[in-house]
This record gives sequence, C-alpha cells and structure tokens, in this order.
Amino acid sequence: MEDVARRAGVSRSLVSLVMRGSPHVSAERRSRVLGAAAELGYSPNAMARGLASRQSGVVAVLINDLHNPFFAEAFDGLASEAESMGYLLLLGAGSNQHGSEQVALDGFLEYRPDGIVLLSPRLPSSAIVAVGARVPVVVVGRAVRADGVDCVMTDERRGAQLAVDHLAALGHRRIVHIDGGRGAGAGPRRHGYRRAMTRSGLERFVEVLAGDFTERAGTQAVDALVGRRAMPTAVFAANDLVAVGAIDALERAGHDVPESVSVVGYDNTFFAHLGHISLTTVDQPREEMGRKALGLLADRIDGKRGATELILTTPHLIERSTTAPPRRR
Amino acid sequence: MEDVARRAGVSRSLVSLVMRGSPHVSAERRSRVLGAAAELGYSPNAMARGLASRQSGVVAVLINDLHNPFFAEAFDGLASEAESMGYLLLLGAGSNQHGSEQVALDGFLEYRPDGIVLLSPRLPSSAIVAVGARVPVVVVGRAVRADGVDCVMTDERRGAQLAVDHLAALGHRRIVHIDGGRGAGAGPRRHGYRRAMTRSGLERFVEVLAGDFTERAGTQAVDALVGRRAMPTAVFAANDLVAVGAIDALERAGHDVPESVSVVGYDNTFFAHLGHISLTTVDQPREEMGRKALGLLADRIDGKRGATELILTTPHLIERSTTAPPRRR
DNA sequence: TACGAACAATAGAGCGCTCCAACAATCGTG
DNA sequence: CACGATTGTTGGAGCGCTCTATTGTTCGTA
Repeated sequence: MEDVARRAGVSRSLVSLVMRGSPHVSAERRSRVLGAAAELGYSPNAMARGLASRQSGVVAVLINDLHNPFFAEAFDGLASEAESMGYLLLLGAGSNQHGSEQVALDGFLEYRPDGIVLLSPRLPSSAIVAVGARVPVVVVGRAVRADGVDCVMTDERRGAQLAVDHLAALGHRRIVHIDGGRGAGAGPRRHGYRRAMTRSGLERFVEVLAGDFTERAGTQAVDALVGRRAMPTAVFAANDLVAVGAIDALERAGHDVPESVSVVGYDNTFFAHLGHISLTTVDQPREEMGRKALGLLADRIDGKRGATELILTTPHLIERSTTAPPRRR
Repeated sequence: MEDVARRAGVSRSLVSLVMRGSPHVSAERRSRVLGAAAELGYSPNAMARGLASRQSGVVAVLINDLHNPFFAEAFDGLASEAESMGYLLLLGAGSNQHGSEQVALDGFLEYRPDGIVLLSPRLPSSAIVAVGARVPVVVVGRAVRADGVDCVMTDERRGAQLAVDHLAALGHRRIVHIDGGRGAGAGPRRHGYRRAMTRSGLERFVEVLAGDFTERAGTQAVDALVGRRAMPTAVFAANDLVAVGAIDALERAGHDVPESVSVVGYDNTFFAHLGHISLTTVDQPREEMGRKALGLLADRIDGKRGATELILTTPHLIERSTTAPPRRR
C-alpha cells in the first residue's frame, strides 16, 4: 500500500480510501491510485483490513452433511445473496463424528466472522446460545430461542401433515414414519406425523421407526420392517435420502413401489424428480431459505434489528409416482 | 491476550507461546495461562495471528458446481485431510455465471490463503498460472502445467476407453458421446472416446453431441437425437448427471434403457447406485483425490517439494443395469 | 567450583491496514 | 469580503498478534 501511495504520489490514507471505494476522492487521484495499484499488482490484504476495521466481511457457514443435496441447494441461496452483499463465505462441513461440529465452530470463531449461518446443526442448543452471544447467528432448519439468534425454517408440522393427509386421502391407514433421529427438524416432523395421524383418526396405526437423515437409515429401517405379518402400506420418510434408501430396500424385498407400498419423501431435492425415481415428496424452498437466512444475518450485522426473528416458510406437497392407493386385499 | 497475561502473571509473549502449543513452556505456567484464558473466555484472533505470522492457516477451495455430488465427495476427502493437518477450508462456489469464478478467486486471494485448491475449474489456464505464481495451487480434474501448480486427476482417456470397450464388447457399434463442453476433463474424455472408438474399428460411428456437465444437457442432447432414422444403440455420457438426464429423455421418447439404448455415465456419484437408477458408470476415487490434493498442497506449502507433480488416479468401470447387448434387428 | 549448553521467559519491533483528528483548499452566504 | 461549512487529503496511533534477539536460570560436565 505504501508502494502504491508513493507511485501515485499520494498518502497511504488516500490509497486506503480508494480501495474501499470512498466517494470523497477526486476522480483524478482515484484513477492515478488505481493505475499504480494495477501496475504493481497490488491486492489488498483482507486480514490486515479485518484487524484494523474490526470486521472481516466473512460469513461462516457450517454445513452438517455435504452429501445431502438439500444443503447444496440452500447454499446456493446463501451464496448468491452473499455475493451481492459483498460477503465472503467460509464453509465448514462437520463430518458425522460426534463433536466435530463444535470443533469446526470454534475454529471459525477465531477468524472473527461477522456472522454465522448454521445449516441444520446438531449442536446442543446451549452451544448455539453461547455463540449467539458473541456474534450474530442464523440457524436454518431448526428453532432456537436466544438473543442474537434468528431462525429460518419450514413449517415442519405442516409439511408432515401434507404427507400424511395425502396418503390418508389415497386410502392408506398403516402409515409408518422413518424419522430423522437427532437431526435438525426431525423432531417437529415426527410430531407433525403423530398429530396428523391422530387428526385423521389413525392414531392406533402410529409407528415411528428410528432413523437418521441418510439413505442407509432408510434401508435399515425397511429391512427391519420386512417380513412382518402386517406390512405397512405406506412410508413417510424423514427426507428424500431416507425415502430413496427405503425404496431400494422395499423393492429388494419384493415390495413394489407404489403398487405394494407407497413412499413419501421430504425436501424435494434434485434427484426426487429424476424420471426413474419420481419421488412424491414435500417441497421446502431451499434456495429461498438460504437467501432469507443471509438477509436476516445482514440486517442484524448492520444493527438494523434487535428483536430475534423466526421465518417460517411454507412446504408444498409434490405428487409424483411413488404414491398410489393401497392394494385391495 | 494482554489481559490473559496479566491475570496469569506472565508476559504476552508467553501467552502467545502457550496458545501456539510451544513445547518450551513449563507445565506450571502453561496451566496458569490456560486457566486465565478460560476464565476470561479468551479466543485467539486468527486475523491478527495471520497478519503477524504471514500465514493464515487457510486453504481456499473453489468449487465449480456444488450441485454435482462429485464435488461434495471430493470435498470430503479435502476436509478430512485439512482437519488432521490443522487447516481451515474457505469454500467458494463459482455460480454458473461467466467470470464469477474469477471474481471468487480474486476475493480469496485477499485473504492470503496458504494454498488454493481448484476443483474442476473452468478458468482459463492463464488465470491459473497467474495464481500459481503467487500461492501454491492444486488443480483437481484438469491438467495445468505451470510452476507452483500441481494436479490431481483421473486418467480420463482410460476412463473413456473403459466405457467404450464395455459397450463395444456388448456388441454396440453406434455409440455416441454426449460431452462436457468446456468443463474440466471434458476434453480428455472426448479424446478418449474418439481414440477408443478408432481402436475398436468403430471410427465411422464416432459422433460427439455438444453438452455440459449437467442433467439438462443430457436431456437436450437426447431430445435432439430422438426421431432420427438411425438412433444410436448406446450413449456414453460425460458424467452421471448427463447420463441421468439422457435416460430421462430416452424413456420419455419411448426408448427403454437398456433394452433399446444402453447408457454409461462417469464419476460413480452416489445416486448412480440407487436401485431405481443403477447406472453403469466409470468410477473415479473422489475422496482419495481430495485427500491427495490437500497432501500435495501441504507439501508445497511446507516447501518440501519444488518440482510440480501430476497425480493420475485410475478409473474403474462399474457395471450396473443401464447397459445390455443391443437389440437384435 | 567454574563454564558453556540448553531451557524458560521477556521486551519490543512490526505485520498491512483503518480510523480519527487535523488540516488546506474551495465553496456559498449574508 | 469575512465567515463557517464542505470537500479532499494527510499523518499517526493502534488493531492483536508473532518473531527475533536478549536475558535470566538451571543443568551436566570437566
């Protein structure tokens, strides 16, 4: 910076102003500085800038499981918004190991990001509250009540209800739910399933199979199901990955989908619409959620808002080919 | 840090040594410092550290298309290796817009990462060479010859040959290739296809359809194909997404896969093995590629190696259910 | 007992930038 | 035409840390 200033015949401060795009610089000097910078191949040092200005221009994003396309799609929304707002995204993926999410989070904090987005975290709420006290946080896919923590999530209960109602309307009664275990949003979906079943008068058919947000969990849950005297006629899976795993296991065991068993997923991730899969599923507006998350964060960083906010997006049922009326006995 | 030092009754320098895990600190003082840090809720400031030490501990990763599961899987390898080496990963996803990859790259450079990993970049080689001159770079999925730039890629020609040979052995002759356009690795795959066709004596059947590494490209290419007097009996797609798009379009047009047309993909991404898709494809060791990329980078950062290196991984054919002998006329 | 080696701890300079207060130059206004 | 207001520019302090050189201590060895 010193060199650029000397070459342009101005002070270091003026170069700084130009680099930050200040309007209080004469056109002539601006172009002289820019010229000198280009000639010298100067690129500002973001670390020094961050240190001096006490803000980094970085938003850290913690992704729970990169393999789930849901995150890629939500990230798209984050990225497009971040780009237009001039934030750089620092991404960390917590591997499935226990506690690794916390480690990644602590690492992030050292870089003093201006804000943090947690995508479907499995972190204990206490950890999230603690972070929220230090830096603005937006949680996606899960509700956390704490100062400095905003949330963006789908109305999961409603989503579950859509799935169950659809199946019930087709005539299904034995509808089981393979849940998402301790994953973000799994709880509300489970509750929503229970409530919807009750509302449809199917309380005695309620059955929740322990799962996880992975394909493997879907397979395992179905494997445990197969061979029962009374198979369910429909499965409501915690997400699309689970659904796909479940379908695989069902067909392997000789149960056609949807002729013999109907399956509904959740998320409407990209592979749900592939011709060969054509999964009936509950759509979440993933990109929009990402965009809104960054919007909330930016507002809070700019101090535009004090009260915490919870944005609830609306789920929609996407009917495809994995659901049909139950087979006549 | 000053506060911690005062509280522990030591100098700032000593606190610094403790925070960096130096071995030349007495156990007693170390625990005193650690204790004081914990009481004060002190967390080191990575920006200041980076500024003073002239290294950031950050590796920037530029991903071309987050939607392609290939990248998520390669990123896994990167992340696990980065974690064990103590690097933090800064991730940027170039959206499909032209030039946005360059913008993201320039943004990264301001944070003075210790190294950069480019996953299947579409950047012009000249841009990569320029970056390589400033900071260690590893390119995955594409060969770039330049100082300071190492590469990790699959032997694409061999991969293409595996696909073509498999189809030829089944008896196919009209084998078309939907290519990956200007995407990384698309060129070598295209060449490999041509060469393999020639070697199998199928030179006159060579036909390359312009594509891209997306599902949509596969659909469009097939749509343009359908309705010809002489349909090909097999399609070699540039990657799994293209393959899946192609299959969709084929079935929609009434051509069963594999009975009427065989399809081979490339990458063996997670959805290729899903029961309903069961795509025959060419496997690339994605995680391993990620790990090796970070290994190369770390070696270069540590100055362990001067010469540039190109790691070529070996592709394997995974036979599943989208290929079969051509239908008898 | 004396001496250099190894270790433990410290002071102080400086990393590349932003920010604040201060300043000169130009402007409009009564 | 003198005055404060505005605009453009500058020097210098300081962000929170690391690093080098230096000093004080303890140890093993002759």
